Amino acid sequence: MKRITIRDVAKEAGVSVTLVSFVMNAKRDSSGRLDCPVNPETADRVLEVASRLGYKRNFAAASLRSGRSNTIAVIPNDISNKFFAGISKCIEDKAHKLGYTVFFASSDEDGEKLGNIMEAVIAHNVDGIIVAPCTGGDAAINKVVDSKVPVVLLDRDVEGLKGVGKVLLDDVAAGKMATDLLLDEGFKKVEMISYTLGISSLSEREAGYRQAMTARGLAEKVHYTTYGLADSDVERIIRDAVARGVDAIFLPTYSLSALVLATLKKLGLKTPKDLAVVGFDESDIYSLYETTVSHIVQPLKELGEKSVEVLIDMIHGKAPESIILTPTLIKGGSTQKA
Amino acid sequence: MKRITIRDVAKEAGVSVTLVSFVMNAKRDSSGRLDCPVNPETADRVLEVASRLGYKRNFAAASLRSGRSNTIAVIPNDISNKFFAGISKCIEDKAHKLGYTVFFASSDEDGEKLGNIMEAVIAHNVDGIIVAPCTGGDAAINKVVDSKVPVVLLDRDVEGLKGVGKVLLDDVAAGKMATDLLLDEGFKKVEMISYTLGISSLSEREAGYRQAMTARGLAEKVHYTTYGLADSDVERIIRDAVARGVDAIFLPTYSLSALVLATLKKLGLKTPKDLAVVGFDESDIYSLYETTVSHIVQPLKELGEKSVEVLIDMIHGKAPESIILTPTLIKGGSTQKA
DNA sequence: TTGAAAGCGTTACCAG
DNA sequence: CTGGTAACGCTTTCAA
Repeated sequence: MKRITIRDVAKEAGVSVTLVSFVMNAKRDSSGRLDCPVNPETADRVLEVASRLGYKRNFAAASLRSGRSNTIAVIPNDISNKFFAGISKCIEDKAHKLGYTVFFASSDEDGEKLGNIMEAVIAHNVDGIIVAPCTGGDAAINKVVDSKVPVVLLDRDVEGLKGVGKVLLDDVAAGKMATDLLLDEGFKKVEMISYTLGISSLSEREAGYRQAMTARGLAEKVHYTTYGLADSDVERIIRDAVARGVDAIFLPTYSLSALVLATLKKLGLKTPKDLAVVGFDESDIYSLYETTVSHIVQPLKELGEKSVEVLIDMIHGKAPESIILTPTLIKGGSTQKA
Repeated sequence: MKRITIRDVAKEAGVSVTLVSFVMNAKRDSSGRLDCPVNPETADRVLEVASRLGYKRNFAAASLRSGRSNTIAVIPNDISNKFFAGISKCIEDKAHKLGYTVFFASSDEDGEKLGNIMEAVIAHNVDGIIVAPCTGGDAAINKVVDSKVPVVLLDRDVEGLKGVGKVLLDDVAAGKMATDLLLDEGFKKVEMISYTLGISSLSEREAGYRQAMTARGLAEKVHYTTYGLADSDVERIIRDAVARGVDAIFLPTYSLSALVLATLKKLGLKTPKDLAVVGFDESDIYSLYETTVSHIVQPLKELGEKSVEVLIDMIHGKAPESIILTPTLIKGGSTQKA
């Protein structure tokens, strides 16, 4: 069961390997014609022989020779994360449509691991990388950018990084939107819980919250907890907040939202009566919770597709683009003033 | 910024390319010694030069020459699916630990697309494939198996497929467990909703349900709906079931569980009072729903890790193994008889 | 429109 | 232990 090579096809079709290579790489133009400097009849014969013999291109060989691979790498922090799971699919679909294969690998919010992965994917000759940066990963990203491999930052920005594409959410607007919803409903003591992760998306959502509060002359208060260790912190924060008569709380990530809802339930507290809540990202829990929960939705499909578009444009030599997309607010019962 | 090759390293270190290749491929044994037929001092020098020059192996070249790629492909139906998102991470971690890179691509429950993806990953010289088969994908899988690429079936079995590894859940036990819980609690009219997907996991969960029912001489009833179009069906089914005095219902997938819980909420029905429920897979919603929800949990970590182990053993020439893992039952309020 | 031939960077083989 | 050299299968000049 030897593998069929371009040479086998050439021999069988009675043409040179060059011709076969041309034909196999030719894209069909709009009229369905093969667009390559080959006699159409010859081309048809080659195509027929190739499919009869079951020829499959060997990407390793093509990649070695051409330096390209038609493969892009996507490096989220955590594939199992809800936001990235959704976006990955959009990225994959779009990339396939454009003739690219996608590689996934997660950094687990670990800068060093991100570095290793970056090296690995570059060794695999990927044509470009879509990455959600994590704290401590700047050096790794810089190295890649320096080595001229196109990079698109997704979801999280890195200050002062030149030459990279960016596809981000307008996180300040998201924070403002969420906070304004609460304030418009008449809640006054609005606080926020965030992670100490040091990533742009979180700090900008916080900035949005602060802007909205100060715009109405209200006092801001943000609680911080550590990613992965938030459980006990959050319970303490919620207890304390309710005791201090806090009206409402804004959660800038899905995991915090889920955690807070669970904590409220555990403590026997009701939203919005005891504490109004605005959550982040989409999830079944927002519609299934006792009262439905207001939340900010990111345009996953656009985020995914745009990041692929920007990256592939860069691969084709275009200048890196920066795209900021707008979030949507879904109103639920958790912000309804009695 | 030319790329450093093995040849550059060889020249700089004053040795042959062969030596460099040996050193770069040598694994460190337990005592940290490089295990290869090279003088340790020479090896150290090569290592030093390689890192000083910033040498990175070119995988395309290695793969072309050796036929191996140290890469495996994972093909779930849907990366964004909760079950697979979780399992993907485990697979990735384990594979990395064993020195393999992982490729993801989803089949979207579409046999034809599965075929295309299979071809694509094979063209990329992957050493093996972990796949969750979907209806209509048997032909594609068979072709791969015939071409001697190791394949492990994950989560779903395909009857009569020889020469593949398998890592599955004991789905019959899962169905039985769920049903027995309901019956033990005293529910009698227990029904089930399933998809018309024709995949083994669902039909076995159904078999488990039927066995548990017949074992106690009770009448079985299974409703079917179509994947992706279940919303209206489910509402009708639930309305009808409650009208007929059905006690309890078993949902064999997460998506059905979420849908039924949403429907109950929408119809103003309470679990377990109006209808007891056992769901499937893990999710925040089970703990956040008004009453917590009983559900079957799959051992994600083991499923992921075992599938990698079995696959890599096959890559190393071992015979395909079949592993069946046992689910766990988490009891919640949704099955508590008043 | 066609073909010959030169590599891409590695690993495998064989000889010393 | 070490080194030369031939592939691997493809793309890409360049020339016909």
